[in-house]
Amino acid sequence: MGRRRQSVTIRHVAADAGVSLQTVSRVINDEPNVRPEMKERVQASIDKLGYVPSIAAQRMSGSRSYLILAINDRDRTIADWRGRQGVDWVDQMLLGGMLKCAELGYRMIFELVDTHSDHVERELRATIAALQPDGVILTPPHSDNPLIVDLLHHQRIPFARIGSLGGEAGIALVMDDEGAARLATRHLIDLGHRRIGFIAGSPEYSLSRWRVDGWEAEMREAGLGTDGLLAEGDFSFASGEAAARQLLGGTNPPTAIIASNDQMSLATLEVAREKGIEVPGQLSIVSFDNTPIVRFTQPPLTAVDQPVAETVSRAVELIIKAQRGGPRPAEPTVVRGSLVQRGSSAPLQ
Amino acid sequence: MGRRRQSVTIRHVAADAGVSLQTVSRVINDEPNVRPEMKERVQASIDKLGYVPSIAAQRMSGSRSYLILAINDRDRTIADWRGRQGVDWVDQMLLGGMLKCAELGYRMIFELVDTHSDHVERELRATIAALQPDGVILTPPHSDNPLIVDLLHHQRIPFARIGSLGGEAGIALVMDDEGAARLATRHLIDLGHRRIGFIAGSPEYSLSRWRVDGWEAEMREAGLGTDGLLAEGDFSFASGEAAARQLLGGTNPPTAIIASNDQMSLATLEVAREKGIEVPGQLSIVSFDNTPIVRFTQPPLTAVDQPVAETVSRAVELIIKAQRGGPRPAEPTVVRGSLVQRGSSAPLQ
DNA sequence: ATGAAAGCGCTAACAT
DNA sequence: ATGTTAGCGCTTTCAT
Repeated sequence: MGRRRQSVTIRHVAADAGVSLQTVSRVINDEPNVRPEMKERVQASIDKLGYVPSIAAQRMSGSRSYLILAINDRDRTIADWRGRQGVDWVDQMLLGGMLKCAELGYRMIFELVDTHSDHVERELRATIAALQPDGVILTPPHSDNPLIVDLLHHQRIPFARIGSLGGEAGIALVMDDEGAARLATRHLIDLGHRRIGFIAGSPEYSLSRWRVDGWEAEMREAGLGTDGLLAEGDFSFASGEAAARQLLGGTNPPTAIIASNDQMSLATLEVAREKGIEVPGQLSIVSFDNTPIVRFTQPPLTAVDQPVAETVSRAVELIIKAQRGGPRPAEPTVVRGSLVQRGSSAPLQ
Repeated sequence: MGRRRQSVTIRHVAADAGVSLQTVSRVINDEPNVRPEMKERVQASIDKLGYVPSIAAQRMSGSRSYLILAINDRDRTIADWRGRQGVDWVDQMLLGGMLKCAELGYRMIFELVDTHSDHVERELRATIAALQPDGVILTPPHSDNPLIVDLLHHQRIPFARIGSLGGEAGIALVMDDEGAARLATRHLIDLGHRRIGFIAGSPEYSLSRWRVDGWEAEMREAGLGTDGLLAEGDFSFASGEAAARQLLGGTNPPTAIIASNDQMSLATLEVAREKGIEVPGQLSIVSFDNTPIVRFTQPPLTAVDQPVAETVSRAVELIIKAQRGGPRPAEPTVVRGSLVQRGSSAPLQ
């Protein structure tokens, strides 16, 4: 394949408008010290010639790349894609991130990085060196990976940590997992439930703990006990199955169960069916995530919706603000989720 | 934010290894004319210093960018994301594309482009100018958009046209829609059905026609008529509803219906429920796409699986081959889908 | 307010 | 087989 050069460069525009390269550059970047009439003339040439600056060249000369890098855990993401269970986390990320980026003149690039590998650092360093992004968005469990956080911090690249509260580095954003868990718990209490079980997610994710905290707090405040009502899963269907069996197998089983994601809720539903326990007649189920499938189960699942798109959108805004010299927000940004009521939760009979 | 320069450049490596820049460049790009011992020495320095070439700089000097751009229709994609119906086309694209790219040392960038806009050309031209991708992957309906195809052709950028057969430009790949439709039709004929209805997709997509063709051909070969058995939809739930009502409202309704995507199959299922028609007892339904939700409907839907991941993966391979000077395949690449049998299709009673 | 010159990190073309 | 030179398109200095 032959050399493929930029067809219209800043040079063509400068010549066409009869000004220097600098002036064109100033117009492109909306910098001061250009007379309005000059600016107009240059803009006219740009439009006429259909000129678009080359990101590569801009980056080369040390300016912005207008690229925001979003990274997800490789194994987990690929497993979700292969599993085809309708997990649309990536889609919602892209929805929120790409649209906001486009709005602000940026571009979002989505990448997979292996959290567990010994060479996370090298892998990420290579991606950054290659792409030179202006900012990075971290999702769980990357958000809490000290190797990644330190690397970004030292390279002085603005970055967002979604689902993380900790530390002095990076911009923290959370989806109010504790509040959402309280919401779900309160919903069940309001329906008359007293023994409300909880299936926790993988301890590798901070948000797993927060969800448990919310449930415990709401139960405590309602004067309800939680002994024997907590089971630990890891977000997988299999782990949800085991947890549900544990909770429903006791002598005094819960009348409602909150599971920390949809897969584990599905598993709970399945275990209930197996045991001949009617949902929601004898057991209410509330799920987390609200992925597409929860509308198609029998009954459809009441679920806490995770505002992934909005959170990523906010992350983009904050990163770009930070990159432009704005101050790092002192407090984590909290984006609240909502409870979507469907057929799987009902009054205690 | 301060100037962020590459920390380790080719210059550092050259100095460390005591060779010229060129030699390092040759090693990076695996070019000939480097003695093995030299190569080893340079590689050692690269590893030691953790050097990674800057894509921006590589691109600037006219070489590859190692970027493959995949574009989807903006409106449709955003509608799918917002609708949260579990359409995982994008996920499957990323699965196939990103993994293959990574395997070959490339990176896939996913973008949205508005097919219907008057300025598709400008929009795409801008993206290409900014990113300088080594290749582009087009999906329907972009694959048949002459503005886009001509632009890419003239810019001499290798590109794949997924879901398109036409023209002398670009690398065509299809998922054998006709064959898949025949498969579905044959399946129903084998179950004893004689009156098999078909709900077509939007005529804007070539594949809609091919699916109809496959159904018609298989029906004809079995000596079965198709009069009054074809209804046109546009892939939306609403259009599927209308089409199903049309097909099931006649005096001699079909005993089986093939719908051109999952949304329209869902609609058909709904219309059947409304009318008190049992599925699969009185009506068999076969769907297209096999997105996650079809496993959760009652009954689960028999569906033709679209091998999106594999097709995109092949597209990446072919583009990279073309970019390296390989010949353009004369024939369209055909990736075959398969029929996944579930509860919505049963023998005619 | 505008322009000229220097250089970003890399590779193609041309030496040797 | 290796090195030298001249850019790629743009943005920074630093003039004017």
